[in-house]
Amino acid sequence: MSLAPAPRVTAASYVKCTNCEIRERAVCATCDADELRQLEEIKYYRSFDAGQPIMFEGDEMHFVASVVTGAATLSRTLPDGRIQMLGLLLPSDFIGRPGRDLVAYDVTALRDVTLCCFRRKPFEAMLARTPHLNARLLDMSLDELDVAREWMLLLGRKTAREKITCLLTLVARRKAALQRRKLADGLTFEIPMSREAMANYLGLTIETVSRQISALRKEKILELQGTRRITLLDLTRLAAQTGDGIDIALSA
Amino acid sequence: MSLAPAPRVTAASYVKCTNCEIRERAVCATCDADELRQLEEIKYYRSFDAGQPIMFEGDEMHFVASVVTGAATLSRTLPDGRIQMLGLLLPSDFIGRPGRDLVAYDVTALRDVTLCCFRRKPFEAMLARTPHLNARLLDMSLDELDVAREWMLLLGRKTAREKITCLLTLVARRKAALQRRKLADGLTFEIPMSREAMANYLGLTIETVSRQISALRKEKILELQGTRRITLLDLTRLAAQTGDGIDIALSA
DNA sequence: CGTGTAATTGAGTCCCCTCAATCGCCGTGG
DNA sequence: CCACGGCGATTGAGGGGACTCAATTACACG
Repeated sequence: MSLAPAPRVTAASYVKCTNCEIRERAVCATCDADELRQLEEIKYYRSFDAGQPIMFEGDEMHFVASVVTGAATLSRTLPDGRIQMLGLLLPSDFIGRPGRDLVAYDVTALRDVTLCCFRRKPFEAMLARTPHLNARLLDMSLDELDVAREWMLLLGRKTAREKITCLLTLVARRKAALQRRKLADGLTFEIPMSREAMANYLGLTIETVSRQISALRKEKILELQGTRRITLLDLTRLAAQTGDGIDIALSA
Repeated sequence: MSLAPAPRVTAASYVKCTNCEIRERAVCATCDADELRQLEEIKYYRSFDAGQPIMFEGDEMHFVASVVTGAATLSRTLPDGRIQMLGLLLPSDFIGRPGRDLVAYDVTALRDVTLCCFRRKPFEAMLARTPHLNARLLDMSLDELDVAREWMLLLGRKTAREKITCLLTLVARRKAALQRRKLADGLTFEIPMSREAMANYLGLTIETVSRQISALRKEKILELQGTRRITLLDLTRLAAQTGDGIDIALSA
């Protein structure tokens, strides 16, 4: 005898803002009850399967959105096919730019993803008359700017080894933060992206990513279970190779 | 008989906001008369000679500022000395992040520069009660974010040749925009930075920058007068090598 | 259990970096 | 006036790290 499958939230099912799991951190975080009511009127949910495109560069932008669950990527492609990932969009992150008609980057579902979409024009109108929303969006944008600049340093000046170890410590830190526990040896986690996505994120090729990971394994710094599941065996030696200085890499 | 030297605006001399040359584009662009009056009360001017540091990463941030004249750079340095430039700050650009106590990046005067500084705490207070200021800062931040992401693509995926030609077309475009004329062959301009600064901006070494410029000269794509002054002889062939597709490189 | 996609591994090449010497431009002082 | 020194830029030689191309291998999924 088996239990009935847990009900799954789909694109159709509607969640009240007050019950929303990203309520605390999304663009609506500082909105009051009345402002939430206004948002309720212009919002709708959409889901995308892993790997599916969400927006293409150059498309008309009909909505802006918050990521509710899952993960998406921001990227740009050169005419000859080279791809650079420009951002990783996780729950509570904001997609789209108010005041702009065309989409500036490709947005792709990295895993199954659910978006809380706001029709763009009404959202812009509300933004113009709602300081709370404006202030929150400013704060989020400045955070994104810091993240982008951090990544510029990595892309411009770090070696393949440094890039990989940076990414791994980043994911490990996020995992630890999510579980509210300290970063410690023996940490195991699932990497939320394929080797190709890692390569596009780090400005490397798939082969180089793979070789670096194999090398780290031979050096007993990490272990693989399958292809996505990673156990970090020696966090200290890992952090020592990020190029940032070990103290910085382990904190923050 | 010689003319008297033109009076030079120094750090001490005070300019009223209504007469300010960056009035139209700076953070104060959308402020009304009363708001300008409030800004007047918390602002002061500072000047820095070319090459001088303005802020160091980790310093306490006592003021935020707008660049009035000249140019500055935003950069970060790794423990072993590698430098990556993260932004170019030109007149009307904003420096500093409201709501943060510590400076996140090194800021350095690229040329002689004059800043319009606002004491941070009063500025933050004003930001909190002034939607105009908030909206303007949001818009500027989103622009910066786009610039940063464009640069991520360059740093992560472009070759040395592509990087150099991108920078040259960028400077040429800005020069043309400033002079309100179209981008055309025979364009001559002064590069606003040393080879070292170019290298740090592009994620290359000085030697590679120099070699690429020499190669472009041998290919009759450009000419040098001295070391800073450049004449672009064949804009089409230059733009063809940016990796962006020639149409994009020549427009925008 | 088979099949297709993702990941790994190998061989070879090339682009950019490193190290080092030289050049050119200026301001200074003899 | 020119020699000198300092700094930025150029050029050269050589090496290495990441890429390309290609062949397996491992894994996920039906």
